[in-house]
Amino acid sequence: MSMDAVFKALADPSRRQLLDRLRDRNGQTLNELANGWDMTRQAVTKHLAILEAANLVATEWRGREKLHYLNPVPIHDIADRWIAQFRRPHLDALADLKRDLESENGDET
Amino acid sequence: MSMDAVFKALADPSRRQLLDRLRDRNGQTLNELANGWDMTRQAVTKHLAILEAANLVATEWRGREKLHYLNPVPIHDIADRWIAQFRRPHLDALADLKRDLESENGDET
DNA sequence: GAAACATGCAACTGCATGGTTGCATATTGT
DNA sequence: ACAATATGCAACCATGCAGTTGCATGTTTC
Repeated sequence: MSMDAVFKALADPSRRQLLDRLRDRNGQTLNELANGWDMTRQAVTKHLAILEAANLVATEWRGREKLHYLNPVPIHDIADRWIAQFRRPHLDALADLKRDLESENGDET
Repeated sequence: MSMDAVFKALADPSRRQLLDRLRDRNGQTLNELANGWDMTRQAVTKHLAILEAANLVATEWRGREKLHYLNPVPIHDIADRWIAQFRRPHLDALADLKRDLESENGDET
């Protein structure tokens, strides 16, 4: 499961907003999700396809309607595998290194 | 501080790898960071500029060398403010809704 | 069966962006 | 002072991608 696809999918604000909408109410149809935008239904379809390819959204057909469900797993995967790594180098480290540099340079030149 | 800039910055695999390198060893120069790629130094400069604009990297000049420091704060911001929201609709919710649908449709059509 | 409804598919457009090349600038070292 | 080193800046190119328009397909309803 490509983590790159998830990052790229999350890079677009419209797509993040789509996920927000699904978080508010899960299982919405295309038409429901396409309402209240300044973009066409087809554009929303494309965004949803990208979210689906990234496994962030699952779909289910009910008759002629396509229902969309939020899948938070990839987001948690990112949080767990990727973000956790950046917890190690503590904020202090940045301050420390900057302080080291300043004393190395000498402020009073 | 635009969260969109952070998402967009993280969307590129090269930039994520740059952050990884800085996580391994903080305070590297441009030349150090530009080594071992199949892209030019100038390309790396551009990536670093984007990371810096997103506040993911802080820079410090030491003479003619530019040192780069990882700033994990925006990543934690994303984790805290954005990802936490997607913890509410539990994984069960997806399964539940799918089950509801199936019983609604009737499997035997 | 025909009209209305929900969605899909394909071609095209414009703009953002990743990457390159070439040259300029500033700092270090001899 | 001069050569080498480290980086910046600008122009340019190619590709990706968000968005549109137009039409096709499948499903419900009367």
